[in-house]
Amino acid sequence: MESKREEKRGKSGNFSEMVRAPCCEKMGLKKGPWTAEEDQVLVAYIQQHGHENWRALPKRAGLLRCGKSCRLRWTNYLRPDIKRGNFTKEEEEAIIKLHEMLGNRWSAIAARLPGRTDNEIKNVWHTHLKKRVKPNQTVQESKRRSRSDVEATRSGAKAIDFQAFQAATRPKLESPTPLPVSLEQSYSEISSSVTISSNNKRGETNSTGIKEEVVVSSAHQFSDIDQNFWLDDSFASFCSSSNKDDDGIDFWLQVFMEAGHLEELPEI
DNA sequence: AAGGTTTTCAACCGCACTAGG
DNA sequence: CCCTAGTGCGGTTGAAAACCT
Repeated sequence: MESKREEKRGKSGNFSEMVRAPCCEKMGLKKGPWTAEEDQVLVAYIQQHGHENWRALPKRAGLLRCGKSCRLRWTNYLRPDIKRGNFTKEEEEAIIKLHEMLGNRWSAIAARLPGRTDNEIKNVWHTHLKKRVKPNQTVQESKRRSRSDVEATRSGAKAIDFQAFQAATRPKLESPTPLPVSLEQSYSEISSSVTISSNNKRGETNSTGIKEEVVVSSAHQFSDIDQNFWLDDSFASFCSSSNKDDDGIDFWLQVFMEAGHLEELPEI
């Protein structure tokens, strides 16, 4: 059956007008649901050779799929670390809270829910959780930075007002902060504490779920952070670093605030 | 049981970014 | 600096399943 999508594509099917033809448009490449055989081939190939080059993978593996399709199938379904089955109440609560903080940044939310994919989370949000959210939260959501804003920040196009940030943080910095550690160590400890706490979800996790664990665990780690982190340009570097800012700074600001290092969220 | 409607979720599309030539 | 390929992400679609009348 010729879908509306095909129809739509047909209308704009003048490839010279397009940046690049959709990868699956190429002759002979299969689309649609994956068969068990295809799954097997893909899994076997990746287990043996890895997936350094998605573009080349299907040809090498002998699959009549485009690389993009293979990547999607692997990341959303075949990856061994994917947790199948229904979302727990804790996971749902965590998604709601993370969505409150991060907006529609599904990959960032997924990064904090081990074993869950962005696609899965997105689906759960649209099918179940969206309905639960209070109306005023949708307003908040619309105010949240769009992806392009985040990307712009990441690429340096939109500068962060760190003076404002530091002004907001200073009152909290008067208290003595012992045990200076290197900044880089601090970063990694924060990150790993998040990962570990998320991975080690205990049975008694309460309704606030993962986020709370993250905050508690991060707050614990913060006591070891060099005080200069809060005062000099280190935090600025932290936020604007393309590697460290993949998930956006909103999350960290929230974490810092809840850890008691910020009175309120600064205007950034 | 049959049909219509709604929900779910895997998969696709296209945009945006980065890296490398 | 520009161009292209490769990749990641969020939005959207539509077939299948579930539910309702």
